[in-house]
Amino acid sequence: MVGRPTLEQVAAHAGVSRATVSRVVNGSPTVAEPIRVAVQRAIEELGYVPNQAARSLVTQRTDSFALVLPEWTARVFSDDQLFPGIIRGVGQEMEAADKQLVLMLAGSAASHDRIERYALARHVDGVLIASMHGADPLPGTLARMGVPVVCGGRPLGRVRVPYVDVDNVGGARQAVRHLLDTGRTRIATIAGPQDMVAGIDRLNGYREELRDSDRRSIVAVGDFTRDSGAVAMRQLLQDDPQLDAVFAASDLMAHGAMKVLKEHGRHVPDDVAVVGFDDIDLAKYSEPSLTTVRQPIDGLGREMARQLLRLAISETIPDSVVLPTELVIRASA
Amino acid sequence: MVGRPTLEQVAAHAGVSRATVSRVVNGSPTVAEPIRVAVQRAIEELGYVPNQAARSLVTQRTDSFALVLPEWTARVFSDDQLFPGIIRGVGQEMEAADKQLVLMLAGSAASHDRIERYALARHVDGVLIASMHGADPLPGTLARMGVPVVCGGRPLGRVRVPYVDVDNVGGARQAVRHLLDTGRTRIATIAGPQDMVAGIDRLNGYREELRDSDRRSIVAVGDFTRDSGAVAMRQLLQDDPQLDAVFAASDLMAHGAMKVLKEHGRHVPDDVAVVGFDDIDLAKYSEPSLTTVRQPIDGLGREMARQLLRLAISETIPDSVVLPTELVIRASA
DNA sequence: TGGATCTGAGAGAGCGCTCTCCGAGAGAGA
DNA sequence: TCTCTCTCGGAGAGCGCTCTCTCAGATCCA
Repeated sequence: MVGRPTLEQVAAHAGVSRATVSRVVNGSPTVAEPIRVAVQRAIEELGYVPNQAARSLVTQRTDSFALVLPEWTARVFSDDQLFPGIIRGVGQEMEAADKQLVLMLAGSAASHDRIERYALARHVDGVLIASMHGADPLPGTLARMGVPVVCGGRPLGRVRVPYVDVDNVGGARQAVRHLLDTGRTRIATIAGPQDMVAGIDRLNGYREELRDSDRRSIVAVGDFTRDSGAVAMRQLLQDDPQLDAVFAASDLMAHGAMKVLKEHGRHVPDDVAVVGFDDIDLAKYSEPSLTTVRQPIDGLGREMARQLLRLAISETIPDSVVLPTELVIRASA
Repeated sequence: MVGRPTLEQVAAHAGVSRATVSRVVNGSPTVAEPIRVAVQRAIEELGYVPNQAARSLVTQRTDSFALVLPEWTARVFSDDQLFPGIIRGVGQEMEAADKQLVLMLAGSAASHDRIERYALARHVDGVLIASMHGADPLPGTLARMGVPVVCGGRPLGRVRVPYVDVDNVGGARQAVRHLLDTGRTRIATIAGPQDMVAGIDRLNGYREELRDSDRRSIVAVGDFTRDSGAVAMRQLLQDDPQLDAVFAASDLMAHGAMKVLKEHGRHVPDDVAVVGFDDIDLAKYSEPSLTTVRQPIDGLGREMARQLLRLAISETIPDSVVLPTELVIRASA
């Protein structure tokens, strides 16, 4: 269809002025009932839908928000359900507020620039940035240009951008504490990538809890993927064949680790206890089922969206919101 | 920042007219080099970014496309990697074409209407619809209104909307053929939901191949999830305790089924061979590793995007594109 | 009954951009 | 030197909408 009807045409059809149609469309209360009905009918008959571009040109709003996922190679599309969970949480909240969600995948080199231009072109009313690597300059840049920004995961570096995060340190401490409480003495960890805050904080939690009880830390670093968990586990077994527990910073790494432990003839949990982090579906289905730290991943997305929506209407929001994590005890530890 | 610079201001700053700045921004060749450079500098100095709303108001294009995922409860956010794969494929292609991807989650009741309005408001230049349930009216409606639409997965019903799909029938036939070739005689299937084309076609493939070799079909229906696979497997064991092979229409269902088989003391593959469909990461990591039908899920997304981009510039595209599937033989069959 | 008050609809000015003319000036041919 | 063509920048008209003004007519009180 070429000629979609305009306000003008609806007005002509209903025998009123453009302004009146606009009032009806935007639900202004100062329109007399009979006229409102007539306009409504004209809109229906012509199948009129307001042109968003024209509208946002004058209102300076677009009613849509971007969600930036700055990596997509390693994690976004593995089966750890992290990003899908965030997308779902954000999506729910946006839908409830009748806003649109624009997903932006920042994988390639040029994409930072692309995203910046996109936001500055007033394509969206605000930006959510999830799970950054290192001290990403993007949130700071956007915030400085006056674009409402909320981060998922505490941003590294000294940018002051509001963020929502889960309690990674606390979750890791709970996991290690559980291992200590159940009599484990040589507790290793498979840490996440050390350029991501989730990786850093979970390792910190592990270290803090061990230090508090005077144990030695045994560390290998992975990148949250199953394969990296397997590699790290092999290394740990070499470093300390006597280890009797492993805290993995992701369920996927725990899964990879358990496979390696099995290959090396170690029984889980009798010989080696394993605790993961995330509580993805797989945790229930792995053999043995996985004790893990549950993080409210949908909740993270929802909270990010809620904060951003408030920020976009110039409300004051807290610098940070930290959501609690919870240890789920199953068979592996 | 409140006052973002406009074309007008850049023009004033560079000492030229609005039209000239517009020419430079849009790369028109009829601008003399020195003027181009001067304008470029002014743009840089002022940090000018063209306002998208104003631009699309006149060009009638937005350079963004919507990807509609019409379900999000069961599949979108389980760990079957299907939707992430599509998102990634579409995203890559869109990024290469310098277009934006708008993700729309159609879960709630009102969302069909919302999506329709969104597309008709010319918010996007075209719409991709992935994995519909039943005979969804959405693609037909949009297409009728002149919105370029491409479906992922053959649409049910008699709408004539171009689509891209994988060869579900062929894949299922390959799987069953492999089971027959390896001497299995009582081959059951755990079918997918029968209101989705992937569920229907995979069951059809199974039936066709069995019929061609005069075997009886043994069917239970799941919904592609792990839990439903487990339930279906229990039912199949009750229906026919002698079965020696199972073709599951998704890897997740195969995973659930294998767990149940183990619980019932059946060894995979010695007692019962299992073949899945999808080839998700988990297939390599399950115990035993899963023989499955690989579908080019990224390729599906990419192809959908490619077709839509062509359609949006009024090129003629084929009614359908079907991508090949391939049997990957591992330990479970 | 006259004027003050209120209600509700129309007129019109943009929002920031693109794009079609148009015309000024330069270069070229006679 | 004069005109004809050609190049390149400017003027200006919208794109479809919102929103402030403004004013006509209804309502009300003295």
